[in-house]
Amino acid sequence: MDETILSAIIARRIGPGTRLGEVKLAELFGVSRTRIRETMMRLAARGIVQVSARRGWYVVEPSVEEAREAFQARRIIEVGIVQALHPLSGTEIALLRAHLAAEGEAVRTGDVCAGTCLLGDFHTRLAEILGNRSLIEMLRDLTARTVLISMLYQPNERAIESNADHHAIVAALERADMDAAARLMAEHIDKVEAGLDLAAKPDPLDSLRESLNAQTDPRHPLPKGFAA
Amino acid sequence: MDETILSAIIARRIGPGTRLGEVKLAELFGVSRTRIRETMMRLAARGIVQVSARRGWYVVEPSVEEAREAFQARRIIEVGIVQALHPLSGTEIALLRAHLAAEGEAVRTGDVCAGTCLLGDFHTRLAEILGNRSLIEMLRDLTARTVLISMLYQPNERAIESNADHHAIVAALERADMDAAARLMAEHIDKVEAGLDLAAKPDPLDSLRESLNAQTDPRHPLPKGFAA
DNA sequence: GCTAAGCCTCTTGCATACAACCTGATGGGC
DNA sequence: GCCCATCAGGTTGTATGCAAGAGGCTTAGC
Repeated sequence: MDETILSAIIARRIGPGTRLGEVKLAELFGVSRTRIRETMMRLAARGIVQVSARRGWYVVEPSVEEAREAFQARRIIEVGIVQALHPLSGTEIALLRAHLAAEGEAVRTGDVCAGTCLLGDFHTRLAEILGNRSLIEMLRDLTARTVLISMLYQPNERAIESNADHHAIVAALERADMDAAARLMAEHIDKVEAGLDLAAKPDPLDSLRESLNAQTDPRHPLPKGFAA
Repeated sequence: MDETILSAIIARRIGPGTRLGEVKLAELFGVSRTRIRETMMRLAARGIVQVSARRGWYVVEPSVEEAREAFQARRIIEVGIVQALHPLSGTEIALLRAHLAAEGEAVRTGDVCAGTCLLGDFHTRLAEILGNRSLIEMLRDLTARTVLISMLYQPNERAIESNADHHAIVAALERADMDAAARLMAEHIDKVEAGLDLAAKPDPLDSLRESLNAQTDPRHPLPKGFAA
């Protein structure tokens, strides 16, 4: 169940701020609320959902600050992974190449679900090749958060560019040029982050709030708690 | 409750393999099993405990393989954090110095609980200075796992050495020599990992298993599932 | 027309009850 | 004496029930 929901998020089928009602999910999965709650607890521990007391469970809506932190974390971890990688075997290169092909296919055909899944999975693949389960899990959660961030702040898709970046990274790995691969990875993540509009509003309310704050003057104070 | 249990682990008051009975914990915390289970679910998602079907919850006993992975993850993340750090302000240096003093005090007085807590927290402090909550959480979980690992595989305490290493790292940070700090951090983590006896058995059974496997011959096959 | 108070519904928070199962003990058969 | 089947105790797995609270709607007051 956890993975079903997580996959749905990574595939952009569930967006940030989506309400996940216990009863509805229980019916959907054909189980009782108890098990749904357990799933939600686990997902909450992983930073995927959060609970609003007696209101419901919601997919997290990362703030601009959290978005920056997530990208910083990914940058640190993924560059570290590439640096820690030994020269790849032929099998491993072949696996990555196959993945890149699938990515390219999904991107070309405009299959958004498969596309974001595969683009995200690419990064997990590297952790898998390193064989570090701790890092794999961290990266999977960070990927989910990154997808949510892009749904909030990314004005336009950059799937093609990402796929190209991935190709460049794999090429460097194939040359066993780990330093270049690490540099390309850092640039790739920076590029994705730069492609976001982190000045944008995370939800419609924020722009409203902003406009109202802009015209705030002493004669027309905002209601208490409005900007909180 | 989650934090209470986690703290107890980090302070070495609960060891690897400890059974955490739902009923007992429920009485201890004065709540029903439901809430205990929720806590366990969250801790399980963080890789701190695991459930053995209808037998109970147990604090994880990282295998040698998992131990290596945990240290690799820490190395990658913590070196990355130091590299990402901006030159530290006076306040931040003062904070770290105060922390080092507390560490030294605990180590000298032989206060194991406070000692491991503080030695572990040092690393979290750096993540806090970087201000990245994702990394802070990851590091906290990794620290807990590392403590468990050292309880399984560390023949002798190296608290004094660790404290000295921390001093050296802070000195480098004070000089704003981030590269040196990163190098020292890598060496520090490697040293701690090297101080482990990763050839040792994680539990008494393993040595037994090993001895038995050693003398296995076709005439005296081991019972089915014995080495599984 | 507008505000505000009170109610009503919906949802989670938490506890409890029962079912399923694992483990260790006991007793019968060989 | 040894082994295996059976049973009892204890523990988790899952569902359900009730209470508390948040939000929205209605309605009375101005």
